Formats: sequence, structure tokens, C-alpha cells
Amino acid sequence: MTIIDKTFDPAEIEARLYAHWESSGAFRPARPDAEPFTIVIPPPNVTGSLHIGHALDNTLQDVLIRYHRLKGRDALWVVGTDHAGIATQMVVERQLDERQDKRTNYTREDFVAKVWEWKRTSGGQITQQLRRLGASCDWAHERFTMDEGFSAAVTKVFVDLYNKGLIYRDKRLVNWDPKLKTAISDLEVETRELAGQFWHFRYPLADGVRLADGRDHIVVATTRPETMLADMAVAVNVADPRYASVIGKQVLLPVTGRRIPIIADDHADPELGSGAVKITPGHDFNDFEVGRRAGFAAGEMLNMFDADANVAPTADGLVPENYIGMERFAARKALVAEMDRLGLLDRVEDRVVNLPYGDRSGVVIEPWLTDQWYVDAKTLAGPAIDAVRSGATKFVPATWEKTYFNWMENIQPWCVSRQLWWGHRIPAWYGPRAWPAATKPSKNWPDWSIELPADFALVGSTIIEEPAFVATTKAEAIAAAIDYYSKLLPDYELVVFDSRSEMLEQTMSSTFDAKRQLPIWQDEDVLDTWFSSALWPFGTLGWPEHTHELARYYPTSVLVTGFDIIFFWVARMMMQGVELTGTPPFATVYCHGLVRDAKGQKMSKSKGNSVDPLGLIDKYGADALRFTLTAMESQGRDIKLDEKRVEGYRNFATKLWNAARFCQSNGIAGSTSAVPPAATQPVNRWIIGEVVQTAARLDAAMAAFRFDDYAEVAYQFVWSRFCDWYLELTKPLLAEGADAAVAAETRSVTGWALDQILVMLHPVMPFLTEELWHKLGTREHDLIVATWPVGGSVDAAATADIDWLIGLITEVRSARTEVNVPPSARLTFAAEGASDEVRDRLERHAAALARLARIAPGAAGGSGLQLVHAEATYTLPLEGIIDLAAERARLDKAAAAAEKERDMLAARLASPGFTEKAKPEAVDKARADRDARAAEAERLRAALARLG
RNA sequence: GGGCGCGUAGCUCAGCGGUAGAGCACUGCCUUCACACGGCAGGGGUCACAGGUUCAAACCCUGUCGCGCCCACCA
Repeated sequence: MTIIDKTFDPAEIEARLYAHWESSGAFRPARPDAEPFTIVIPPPNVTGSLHIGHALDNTLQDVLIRYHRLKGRDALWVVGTDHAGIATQMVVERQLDERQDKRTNYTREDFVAKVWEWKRTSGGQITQQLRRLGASCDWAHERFTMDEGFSAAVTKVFVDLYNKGLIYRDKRLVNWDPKLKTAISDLEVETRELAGQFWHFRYPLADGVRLADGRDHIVVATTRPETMLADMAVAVNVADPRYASVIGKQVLLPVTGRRIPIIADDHADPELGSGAVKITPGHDFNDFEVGRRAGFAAGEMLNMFDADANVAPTADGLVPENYIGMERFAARKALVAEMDRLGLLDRVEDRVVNLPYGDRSGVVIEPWLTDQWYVDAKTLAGPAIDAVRSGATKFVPATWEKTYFNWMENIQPWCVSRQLWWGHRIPAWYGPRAWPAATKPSKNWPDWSIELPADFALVGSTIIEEPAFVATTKAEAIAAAIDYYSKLLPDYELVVFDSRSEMLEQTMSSTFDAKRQLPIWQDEDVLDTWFSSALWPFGTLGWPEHTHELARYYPTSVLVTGFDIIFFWVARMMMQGVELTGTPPFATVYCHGLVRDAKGQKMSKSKGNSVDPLGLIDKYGADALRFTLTAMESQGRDIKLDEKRVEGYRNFATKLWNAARFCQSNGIAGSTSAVPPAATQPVNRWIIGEVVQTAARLDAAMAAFRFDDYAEVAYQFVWSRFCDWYLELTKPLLAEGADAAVAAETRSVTGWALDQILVMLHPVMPFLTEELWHKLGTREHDLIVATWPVGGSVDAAATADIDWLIGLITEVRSARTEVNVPPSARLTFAAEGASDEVRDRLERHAAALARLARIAPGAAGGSGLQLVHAEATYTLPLEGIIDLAAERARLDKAAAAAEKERDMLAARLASPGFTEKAKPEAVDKARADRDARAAEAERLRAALARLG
């Protein structure tokens, strides 16, 4: 117990207390017998730094964790960071770029080592910043999505899902990011609306065929002229009379000269454009489907781009030399120009087009035909939908359930492979394809392949697909490969390479004898970061091992996250959690909104309107920032953050600090018991009841995840009840010469109430409250690990007593101000029509009335201020001081207000339906209110009459 | 094209069936012995608009207008 400084210095307190909490193990007190309460943090990117959205997300989590810890629960907040595949690789590549160096100058192994080195020296700064916010995470068991155990879990999941048929390899169109040179998932593509053009081309009909109207060409329109180099058909609707006669005929594709069929497909809408549409199965998602229906296998579809989206030769070899290597938008211009020159550009139309952009790279995404790994999300979604539908997992606010259902019910296969180096490498190894000697492979047969003996019977004439060996370890994969190939080719010896390129390189040199050795090589791709994040709630607790932690803390209690990653992350955790553990990972998913700037704009670095939470902490203290975010978090709404609010809650912190300082200077110390002290004084009995009610409101707010209510209730209690009334009302009881027993009781009740405030406020303002906790007493333990001790009960008589007193004081103050009585003037009063109870109260609260209303009992008579309160009329003689006109106006205004209310209530009571149909309580209340207003009006009119 | 949400005091937002609330801002007064990052007292709202349900509507229903977000293959 030490003296509370005159000024409150958050910075010093925060650093000291956080270090103390962390080193003392307070973030995870041992409570083996308590009920667990678990939250897993949405793991921030290891490259990340704390932005205001993190501050909100983690403040809310910390409020929940600290609240439940105070409630005695075994609270665990699991923490860690995400390896963030693309983001992290980009950071390190950018560093290389600054030195005119690049990733491909290194081997994969060396580059990955560089990333680990970056992580060791520069990564995870956000974990320090979370500490500054006050986050009470279990740092002692911090995890990383690429740490050994977690990586093992990721690999196991991949293998298990593969073995169940829930992961498969497929050749189809993916969203290809030509800048990052990797596939990305649907979710990582954002559609932007831009002004663009719509080019109408004439495709000449082949073989002298004509349309019904005699034209010798079909007009097709496109927003992507360059893809015509890979066109494979023109589609028309079977019901379209203009084109019925040419279905099955061919057009001569301009520029490349390829002959392509005119096919019938419902995709072609007679109402749109010319009704005919060019089909480029290798470069358009719709066309891919049309192509499939038309009988093109994925392997046959023409591809005219390389990985950089520059024009590449197509398999038919028909792309003119001058286009090869041309950048895609340059190729567009060149093709339009060439079509124009050929007289085949029908017209150009301006129109708004929707373009897909990579959310990280910011470049236009290219649909591109590649082999990728897919998760069968559709199958996984079913049970994950059921988990929410059954109520096993609840979304708060519930409106997000609709969003969740809508997405899950229309979920598409999830592409999980990424062409990156940093991440969890896909545990698949491939071996060469093989074909029987009788079958000649096509000239484009791209891969390593082996000719089987002519008499090889097992495979008949079928070409064997490139086999994949999916296994948790390389040794297992090798074993599987040996097993597979030894049946086909008993004389061969297996050689393992880390990558296909390494294998091919070796093949070029003479060291590798392809005749007698069989290579297998590991898949070079890594998994989508979200694939591993999806395992976070159980992977961090030791899964797949059956650990004590997993049994005790899983499923977790609450997930707190932004609605913007419901699809990316929440849905995928639900799917993986249910599939792999049989249990949905959360009881509740709390979704908060986005933090916007004071004008409601989304914050972003590029706009320069982002608020730095660390700057706010420096300026106002972490507690003030936390309180602001908590108070502004109302369900289903984004937060417009205004620094003025932070300032306001800093003032609140100062207010509490000063209140505690005042208490200390009056000999008030922390209580030694959780139970409220015995109290005889109404004001003390009253504040005990107020604490009890406040605690109940806070519990209700927390149970309903109403963070704003929690903050609001605590704020109002501390400032408007405790400081403004209780401390003021008890000052006379503590003054020199006051009754010693009463003073002692008041000190002990005040100390108890202040303790309750510290406890109630601690989840939101941990630093300030912990500091005061120790300043006010010698404690057995820190506040952070205290247990919420609300005892006591509400005393109705004391409540009525103090409510009456507060009402009277307010009434007097108001009247005094209105008639311009100087604040310093001490007045006497005489009560008329007061009950015995009121006379008793006036006597008992004389000191408070003298201090707060500046009135004392005196003789009646003379003109003066008159006021009506609780059925009594008070006369305060003001001979010579009173402004009679002002007093008259005041009384008249008050009387008129009372009469208006009285009449309104009377009218309602007189209306036919009300007394019969309304709830009896409502009727009774209306009657009582009407009578009270009527009596008040009468007294005020009487007072007015007396004034003359 | 679907879906969701929002329009309440100058600003930011609670309230979601019984006579409009908070914080900030604003006005007046106060060097009252915790706090001017304070105290006391105030002013300020036909709850977007129009219908409907109800004894009673900011609150429920329908529509209109305005704003925002998400999803979707019109070439």
C-alpha cells in the first residue's frame, strides 16, 4: 500500500504491470478444478503490426478472458502467429529486390532458410504490441502455424483427407495471379467494376456456308479479344432461328486460321449481343464448362498464356510468331488492330466490365488451366452447416448465420495448392507415367514417362496417369512408390528428387540412367495458408495427439473475429473441426464490425487515414483505448472511431484515479472480505445495493456479448453514482467531529465498493485497476487473478431514502439556478405537507442537504423560493434577493409541465380501449402517475398563488 | 441479379410496443479542502418519408427515398 500519486501516468504503470503479470504466470493461473473458458486468438500474420482492427479484436477477447478469469473460470487464451504464406514470402522477396537480388537466385532450401531468418529477427513484432494493449494471452505456450507440431498436424490432415477422397488433384481453370505466379482461391479474388470496351468481331464461315440472312460471317462480341488465339468454338442457342442452319458447320478463326466448330449450347443467349458467343475453354470459366459439354477434355483445351500471362504458343502451333511473348494487354491492342485491318472489326462498344483482381497483388487475374489440389468443400460443408443449424455453434449477432449458410450451401471446390516456397509443402510425390509399348503417346506428352514391356497385361491399352503418393513422410511415400512400381517394373531402382526440375536437370546429365532407374519427386507446391489456419483451434491444443489440453479446452468457448473473414477462416475451421474432431470448434462465434475513421471511411494505408493504436496508447493510455473500443462495440455495426472518444475515456480513467486518491486520503483502504461490511447508514446500505445491481447488469451484458452495455453501465455507475453522489453524500460522515462508528462503517463500505469497482472495471481497464488495487491495500494476490466477489443485497428502504434525497437536492439546485441565487448563498427552508417519514429524512440528512443543496431548516414565512418534491412543498425565504418574476415564470413552467402530463395521462385513461385492453400494470401506472402529476400541479399552482 | 445492414439531438451512437437516452460538442454559473482531463444547472429531436396493424409505434408490417456492405459466369 503506497500513496497514490497526484497524476496518473499510464505509460509507467502499463510497462511495469504487464511485465509483472507475465512473469508471475498470471495469464494462466492454475485452476484445475474450475470450469474452462477458452478462446483461441485469430493468429495475426507473423509479418503483421498492430492495426486498429487488431486492437478491437483483441480488446474484446481480453475483456472476455479477464471477465471469466475474475469469475473463477480456468481461462485460457491461446496465442500464436500465422506464417502467412504469400504475405511473408512477399516481404522477404521485397528485401531481396532492394538489393537487386531475387528469390530465383537461390535454391528453395536457401530461400526458405532466409525466410526463417527473417522471422527470427524481424517477425512477430505484433506479439509485443499485443502486450502493450494488455492482452492476457498464454504466451508461455505461444504457437506458430509452421512450428513442428503444427506442421505435423497439417500434413496428417492432408493425408487423411486424401485417403478419404476429400482431397484430390484436378486439371481445371484456376484463378491465376500472373504477378505472384500462383493459383489463388475464389475468395482471394475481388471483382472491380471498370469502364471497358466490348469488341464485336466477324468470324468468317468456312466452306462457303451462309447464314439464313445471307451473311458470310458470324458476329461475336468479347471483352477479351486476345483470347481469340485460343478459341475452340462458336456457340449459338439451338432455338435461335438465325443460326439453326449453321450448327455443326465451321468458322475460320481469323489470325490463326484454325477451323473451329459452331456448336449449340444454352450458354448462348439469343437476347444478348448477336446471340453467338466465342468459346475459349482454356481462358474463361463459362467457356470451360461449355467446352466440357462440347466434349473437349481439359488436356486438349488450348492455352495461349505462360505463367506471366504473356502470349505463348498454343498446342496447335497456330499463334503467329509476332504475338509470342507479347504482354496480354499489348496483345489485346495488337489483335484489335489486326482484326480492324482485316476488315473484321464490326464495331466497338463502351461498357462497364467486371474485372477480377488479385487481392494481394492488385493485378488482373487470369483463368488458367493447371493441375492443382482441391478440397471437396461441398462434402465437408454439410456437417458444418448442421453444427450451426442445430445450435451447437451460435453466431453473435445471429444475422451472420445467414451469411454463413448462404456461402456454405453454394460452396465451390477449394483450391489449396499455391505455387510458393514458403508454407507447408504438399506431402505428395509423383512418379513417371507409363504406357504400353503398343500405344504411342501424343507429341505433346509432357512428362517423364516410361515405355512398358509389350506383353504388359495389367493396364491394357490405357495410359497410366502420373501416380501420386501421398504420405506423411518421405519414407512412406518411397515405400508406396516401390510397392507400386515394383509390380510394373521389377527391374528398376527408385531415385528420389526434391523437385521435378532437379530431376530433369539430372536427366540431362549422364549421371541419371533413365533406363534402369525410376525417379519420384515431391510436389513443389505449398498449401494455402488458410488450410493450416483452419486447424488452429485444435492444432494448438496438441491435436492429433490426445492431449490433456485438447480434452480439457476443446471445443473452445468463443471465437472473436471480424465478419470479413467468416468465409476465409471461420467456415473452414468449422468444416475441418467437425470433420477431424467430430465436434464444432466453438460454442459461440462473435463477429464484430470494421473500424472506420471518423468520417466512416474504411481505414487503409494507401488512404492515409489509418489510426495507429500504439499512438493512441502513447497519448491516452491502453486503458482509454480499450474502453473506447469496448464502449463503441455494439452488435452489427461498424465503428467510426473518433479520437475525442478516446480522450473522454482517458478523462474517465483520471476521474477514477482521483476518486481513489480521495478515498485514500480519507483513510479508506481496500476491503479484506468479499462480503460487504455490515452497514446501518442508509447511504451505505444504498451503495451496496447499487453495486449489486450494477454487477447484475454487467453480468447480463457479458452474457449477451453486449460490450457497449458493459462499458456504459460501468461508466455510469462509477461517475454518476459513486463519484457524483456516494462520495459527496458521505463526505459529512467522514468529516472531523462525525460519529466515529458511522465514519468507520462508511470507510469500510467505501473501501468495499471501490474494490468492486476495480473488479468490475478490470476487464476493460486492467492497468489502472490493478495499480489502484495494490495502492489501496496489501493484497494476497493480484487483481487479475482475483475472483469476482459480489455479495450483498438491495435494501428497498435505503434505496427509497437516498432516491428521495437525491431528488430533493436536484430540485433545490435546479430552482436556485433558475432564479439566479448565488451558489454560495445558504438558504433556510420550511417544509409544509411533509409526512413524518419525510420529516425524519430531513433531519437525518441535514448535513447532506447543507452541503449539497446549501439549505438548512428555518422558519417559514415571507416570500421566497417554493418547490414541490414528493408531496411536500418547501419554502425558502429569499426576502429581497429573489427575482419575483423569474420565480413566477419558473413555477408556472413547472406547473404547466405537470398539468400537460396529467392531462395526457387522463386522456389515455379516458379512452375506451385502454383500460380494457392494456396490461393491468400499464393501467395502474398511468393512474398513479396521473394522480401524482395532478397533486404536483396543484401544489405548484398554490405556490404561485401565494406569490401573488 | 440475389442477400444483408443502416437512416433517432450539431457529431458518434444506444433504445426496438407504454409520455425520447448517453458521450462529445454547445450555453450559463462555480478558484466548494479528489479531480478544470473537474463541479452544478441548462438548451437542443414532428426518431428519413408514406401507408397499415394496435387502446398505444422510434420500436411490428408494407411500400418509397437515401447510404453502405457481401455474394453472383451476362459473353
